[in-house]
Amino acid sequence: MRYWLFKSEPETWSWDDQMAKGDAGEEWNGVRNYQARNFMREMAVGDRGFFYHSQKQRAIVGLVEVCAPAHPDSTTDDPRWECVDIKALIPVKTPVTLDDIKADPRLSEMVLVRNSRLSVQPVTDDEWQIICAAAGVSL
DNA sequence: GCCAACGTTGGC
DNA sequence: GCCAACGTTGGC
Repeated sequence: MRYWLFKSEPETWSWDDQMAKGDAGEEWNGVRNYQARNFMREMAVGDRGFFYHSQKQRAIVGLVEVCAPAHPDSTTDDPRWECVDIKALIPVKTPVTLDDIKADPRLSEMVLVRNSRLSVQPVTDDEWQIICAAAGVSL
């Protein structure tokens, strides 16, 4: 199983919105970036990810699971853009903020730190474990 | 609200 | 195929 991070502006699509969708999940649509799309193509059903709120909050707030593999993005007719579906698993006990992540030298190589603009990104096994511990969650 | 970083577009 | 111009994202 691989791990990922999904970034969203809560004003547009928040963790609460995601949880309201339940097990049905929802398309992670609207991505118009080749790198991010390519990562989604690599995803498999059952892969897990962090749900990150950008902008004001800047924190990981929940855990999600990929529930459908990459398919055409329903919000565009442009065949270049694909997306996966994800569903909320559990909220974190303690949000892990960008400041927290930057303060931990073990997380200094995270894409979130290195390339803050990439909205879908891979997370290593080690990074996953460290952040889950900090967030007070385990699966 | 500003601006740095980055990606995309289009003229040459 | 290069690169200047432009648009967008997201941290600060």
